[in-house]
Amino acid sequence: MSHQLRKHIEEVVALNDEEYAFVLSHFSKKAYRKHDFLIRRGEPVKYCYFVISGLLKLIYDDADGKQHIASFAMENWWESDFAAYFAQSKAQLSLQCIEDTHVLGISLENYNKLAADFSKMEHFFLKKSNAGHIASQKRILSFLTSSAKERYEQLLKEHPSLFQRLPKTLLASYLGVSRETLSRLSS
Amino acid sequence: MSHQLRKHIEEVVALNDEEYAFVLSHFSKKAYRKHDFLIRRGEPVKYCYFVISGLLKLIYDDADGKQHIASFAMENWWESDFAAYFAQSKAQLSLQCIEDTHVLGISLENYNKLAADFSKMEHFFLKKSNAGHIASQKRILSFLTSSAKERYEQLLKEHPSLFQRLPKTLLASYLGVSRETLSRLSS
DNA sequence: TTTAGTGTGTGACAAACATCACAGTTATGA
DNA sequence: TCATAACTGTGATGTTTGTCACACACTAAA
Repeated sequence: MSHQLRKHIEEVVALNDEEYAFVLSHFSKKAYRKHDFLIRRGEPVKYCYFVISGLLKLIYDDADGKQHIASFAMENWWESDFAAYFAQSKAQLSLQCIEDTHVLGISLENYNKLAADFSKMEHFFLKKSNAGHIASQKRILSFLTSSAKERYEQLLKEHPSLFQRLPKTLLASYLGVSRETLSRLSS
Repeated sequence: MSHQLRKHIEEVVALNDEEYAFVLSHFSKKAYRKHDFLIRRGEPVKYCYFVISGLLKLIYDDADGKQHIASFAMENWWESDFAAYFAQSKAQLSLQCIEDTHVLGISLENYNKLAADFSKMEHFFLKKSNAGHIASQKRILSFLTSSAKERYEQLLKEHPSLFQRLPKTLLASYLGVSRETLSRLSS
């Protein structure tokens, strides 16, 4: 259950029972149902979330009312509207459940405390942040260098499970093409 | 001169003279001329660079021989092929001078040492990494939500200096459109 | 069962963008 | 200074993708 966070952290730094209990005390556990919002555009962003189970979408609603998928978050992913979280400003993005979801949330105050009081965790956060940065750059490169069709095939190859778990509309929105175009790509 | 790094770090954490000298001892100073490569595709990535002066482009060469700009790096920016740097693998990207450039380079070994031995710097690196991650996500959103014209206007608004400093071919490549399309957008 | 909502494929057309070709200009180095 | 390369704009044309429209499941709730 919450072993999961421990296991996840221990991929980077080892923890004993006491240390893990200390870490865990900075998080609060929450459960949400399909369609619930964890973060809503325009509201303050209180938490950064570690996903224990379920599936989330991080979305941006544009001026025309269209919805764009900034990213998905599944088991063992960290997600938030990071810009608003770190700046303690209002959310520009929304975070919503695609499936029933369990998460551990950490407030910015606790994030900063934990990093300051326990250098192993500061180290862990740095590793995670660097990895996230690298993943984002990879996605940017895919927009620069690949056609919609190539991005589709790459996603199919790297995350085939998403194609069963998600409606095509959301995949299209993640890839940056219309639903109709995606449908034509798969044939 | 190398005050610049100190000033840059002190935007996040305060340093005394001794601490700064310690930090600086982990870097090596280098000068490059226009067209020189700091990182070449296929070769190991020894350093992460802090740009003191000049201008760099981080580029990806695709299979068709076309060049795509992953990012630019100007004064006070940190740049590398981070994926290859942290994994100590071969570069997939190249880093090349657009203008004569002075940098401070830090090896991964020194980066890790510095972070481990001096928690102020681990804190600094975490802040920088988070900021970089946020900037990347913003760029991803611009690809998802904006047309070429809108991306062009946004870049013009946020970094007008680049339009004097750079040939349009490179700007087009950064925005993900052809040179010709960019030219037609500006009219 | 009916009804409304959601998800999916496909045709017809329009808009955005890439590509190829060419010309004119400005840098740059021998 | 001259020769060459790099940079920029613009027309003609074709490809890719978006938009609108419609049809047909499939699901969930009354």
